[in-house]
Amino acid sequence: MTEIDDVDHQLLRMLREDGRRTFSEMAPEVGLSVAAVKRRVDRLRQSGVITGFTVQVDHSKLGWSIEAFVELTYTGTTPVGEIVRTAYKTAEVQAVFTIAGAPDSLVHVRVRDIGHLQHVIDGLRRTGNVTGTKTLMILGSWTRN
Amino acid sequence: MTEIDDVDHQLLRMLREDGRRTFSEMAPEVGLSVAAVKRRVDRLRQSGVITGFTVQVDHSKLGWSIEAFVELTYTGTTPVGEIVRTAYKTAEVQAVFTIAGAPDSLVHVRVRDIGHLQHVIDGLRRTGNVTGTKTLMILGSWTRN
DNA sequence: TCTGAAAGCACCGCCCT
DNA sequence: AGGGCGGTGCTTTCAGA
Repeated sequence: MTEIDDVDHQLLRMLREDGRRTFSEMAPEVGLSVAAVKRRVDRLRQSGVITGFTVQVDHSKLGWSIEAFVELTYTGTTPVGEIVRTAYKTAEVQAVFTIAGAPDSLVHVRVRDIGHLQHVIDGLRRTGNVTGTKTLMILGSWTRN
Repeated sequence: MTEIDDVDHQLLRMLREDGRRTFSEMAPEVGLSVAAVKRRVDRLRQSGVITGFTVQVDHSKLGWSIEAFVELTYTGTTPVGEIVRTAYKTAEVQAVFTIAGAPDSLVHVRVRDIGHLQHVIDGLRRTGNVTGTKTLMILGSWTRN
């Protein structure tokens, strides 16, 4: 576990709000020089606390307006790696969570319409040794910054 | 729904991999000038396809090593806004999904240890008119870039 | 570890095609 | 819509405290 001080937390919070915020903009806010801020952010990347930067996309604006979680249960012999591998080959799968207990995994999917969802679920059913699925249709979502 | 061409998709893919990639770095890859790339990204922000940029953090490196989904069910009279509001006031809540059917919502939480998880779940139980919870402990996860 | 300065680059607005 | 230029600001490195 990496030790982080208050200034680092401030920097992380600012970068969570806007990952393209400049060092020269953040420097006066944390009361350090631009070079010091850069050194800290570089260090956070080096130590693996910051794993990267990314863009946030509104997929509904691109026509992918339906989201769902699919709970999957497998036969007892199915290895975890297999579960993830079969799921992420599917382009519509956004994330895969392996779970302790029942269900065995939770798959976040994003699709264009209901027919498309049906197709993706059918695909998930066919892969691995799926013994059951339950689909949770997402009506709305909120994510912390 | 916004119309997007292949170059825009390329730009989005590159920015998903690294949200701080520069226009001058992307321009030769898509075969356009720097100015043209900037105009396209500006247009994607303007049209709402790009909602922002953010940093990706490895929370386990900071000691928040346990993740779980909590399925919540409410009394029939609980409005959706109430569900989300009570959940996101809790700092440990990363995301809230409102669901069609049962359960009524799915809450993604991140905590330091099991005792902490217990505390957060107790808090969720107390808020609103929760009639039941089910906790899915996350063993591993994979997210598409 | 921080600051400050200098050199290199990217960004951004403007004009032109 | 894309290309190119010039001014401005940011980034990056290095010396010094």
